[in-house]
Amino acid sequence: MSTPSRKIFVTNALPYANGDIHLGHLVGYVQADIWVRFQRMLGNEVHYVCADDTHGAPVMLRAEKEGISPEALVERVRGEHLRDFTDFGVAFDNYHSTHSPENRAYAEDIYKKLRAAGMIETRAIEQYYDPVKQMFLADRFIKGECPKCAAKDQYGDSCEVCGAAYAPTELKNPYSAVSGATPELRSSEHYFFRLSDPKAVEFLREWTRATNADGSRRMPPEASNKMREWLGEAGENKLSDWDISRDAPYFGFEIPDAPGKYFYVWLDAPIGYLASFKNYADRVGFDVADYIDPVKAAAAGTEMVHFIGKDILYFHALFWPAMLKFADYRTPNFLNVNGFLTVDGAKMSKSRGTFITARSYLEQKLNPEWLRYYYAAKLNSNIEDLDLSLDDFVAKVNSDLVGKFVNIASRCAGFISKRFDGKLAASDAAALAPFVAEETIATLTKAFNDRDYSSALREVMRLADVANVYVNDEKPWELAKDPAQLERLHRACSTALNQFRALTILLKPVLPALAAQVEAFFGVTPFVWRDLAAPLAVGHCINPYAHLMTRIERKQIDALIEANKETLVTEVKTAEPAQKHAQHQAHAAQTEAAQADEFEPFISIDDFGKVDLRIAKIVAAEHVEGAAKLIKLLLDIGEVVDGQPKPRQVFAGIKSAYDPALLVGRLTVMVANLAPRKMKFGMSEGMVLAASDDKGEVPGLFILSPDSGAQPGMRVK
RNA sequence: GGUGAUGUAGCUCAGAUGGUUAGAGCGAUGGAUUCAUAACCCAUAGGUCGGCGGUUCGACUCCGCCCAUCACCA
Repeated sequence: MSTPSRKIFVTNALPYANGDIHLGHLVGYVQADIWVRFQRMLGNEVHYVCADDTHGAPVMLRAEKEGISPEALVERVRGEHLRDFTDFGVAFDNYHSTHSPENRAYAEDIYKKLRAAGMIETRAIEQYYDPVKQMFLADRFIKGECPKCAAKDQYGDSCEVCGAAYAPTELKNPYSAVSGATPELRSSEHYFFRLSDPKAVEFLREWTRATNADGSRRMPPEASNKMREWLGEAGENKLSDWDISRDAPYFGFEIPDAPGKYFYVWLDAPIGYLASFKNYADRVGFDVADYIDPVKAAAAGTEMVHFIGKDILYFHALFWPAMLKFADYRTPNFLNVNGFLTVDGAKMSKSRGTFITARSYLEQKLNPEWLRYYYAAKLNSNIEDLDLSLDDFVAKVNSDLVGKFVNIASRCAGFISKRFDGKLAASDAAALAPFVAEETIATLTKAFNDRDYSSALREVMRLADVANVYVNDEKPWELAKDPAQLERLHRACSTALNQFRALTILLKPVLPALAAQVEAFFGVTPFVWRDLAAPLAVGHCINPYAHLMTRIERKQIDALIEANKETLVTEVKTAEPAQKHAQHQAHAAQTEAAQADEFEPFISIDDFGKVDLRIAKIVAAEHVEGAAKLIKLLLDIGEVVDGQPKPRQVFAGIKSAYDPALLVGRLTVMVANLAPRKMKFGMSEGMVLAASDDKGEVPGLFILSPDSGAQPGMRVK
């Protein structure tokens, strides 16, 4: 190979040590693993590491709940995560932990260098404090009524009902989600990374736009667009300083010279890449400076590549490079960003059983390489969500892998074994040509290198079709009947097996276990990319063929879904607040599950009394132009202004279930003292009560009706 | 509300810088075959390329507006 070999340090986003690996996580890990395996087959030197992200309040609280130390918890979870990755063929060189001496050393070093560079500043901030639990509360641990729409039990950062964003101090009737106590405001000294410093802003503006020395991009175009949005135009300063400290009690690293102050989990999480790498290098025996010192790395020509999910782009494209830059470390060469996973076009859902854990997939005896292939067949370098369409999954794997690919060996190997003592003849050069054509190999090499796996696999499957047509044209089963055609039979089957061998080499980054079986079948050393250039030697002896892969049956998938269905969420919602980490979609899935499955906590009769429910008569109902879900209602609740009846105007989201014409004249129940809310189409002065199944299993929407005799304006209680 | 992405055959997706009859795989239908853990091969049917308008000799491809879905932000 003429090009000098690359030296690449590759990382995957660190999964958080609180929760199982699921099929959504695996998209990014499979994507990175395929890339790493491909680079190695090319002869490049790759160091591929990951770790568990262990710090923060959620881990601390979960450990407390389980009655074990946080250290014990994170060590156990780390083992589970590593086992899941390993079983899916994701082969890290090292799987470390952010709760490690190496990570502490790097975190302190980076912090001290940032401080020396004038990038750290302290200031007091007011924050809610839980007097029972004796801890400061993160936004997600404070709940209360939304200041905008008065919805109950909303988190401290935003309202899930009206979408409003606010500070936790703006919540009405706040309470601690940890203890239930009413929090009190207390002042505390916090440490900030001065991201708003013009130096940092200037650096990031340049860094996110520029390319590497070789002209390659640092991130996908969609990501740099997003950066431009976050950074604003030159002169604008849209970045604010980043709060990197948390008060005790906190599971993490204490900040040097600042007793009782800890590094925020997100400060030391990406540093965990370096820590895992260092831990590995020390074990193997090489110097990490060639990869992480800016001068030495440039001299050695090493690369650093991160694979992350789109939910954590902000941290990796802004905080992380800025931290590294101002602490005098090398910055990343490339951020690969993957989208979320949807299942049958919808968000993963615990109640629907599509929140599928890696472990349950394996327990159902599903082949991990089926999933690796399916993901690869749909992955490209864009930040697009990937849909796991279950029917498509079954069809694609069965058709491509079993019907086309494995079938080639299956239909030819027997002839070679039985008729020719397992020895191969010379191949038909013309038939093998498409598989070894320089142009084809160059195209496929580029596609894999650019992480455009979907187009690579399309090409591989096209070649598999070519091989099947070749066998069909040669008709070995007919040749076998004619002793005069023995030589031709030998050549045809040898050719097809060499075609199959080429396909296996091309698929090996995606299907390493299957490739290993094929290597054993051929009795050869592990395939590398340059093996594509030459077929197996004449006289090479193959082993008896054993079937390489079975088909998926739809009922196996159904069993998997069934196994992942949760009819009741046993964990208390607040015990595991969503934390945006490498836990793709954990948040959405959790709130979805919680909404669907949980009853609200008890309230007092006084609380209930605050809700003014009234019998209302629908005096008018009409569609709202431009609104997909709304019907505009005029509701008579007996109110009179200046001697005239004054009905309330209410926008109700019931268009999908009711025809306005049929609503007029009906009696129903409305909340009369809901704060009026301005909507795009006008003021809404109340709310009509309707029932629906939050889980979405039972369709429909049902407004309430009183028994006959009730009059508009009557109080409901 | 703002920003961005997406919307192409029943399904999952391709379609550089605009150019003759819009592609693949799966599925469907018909045929052929039996070497292959019903796999493979051949053929056929299926799309006004989300909608409306514009630029152009010509647009799936460029521009504007609208609709839907998704994400991020305030």
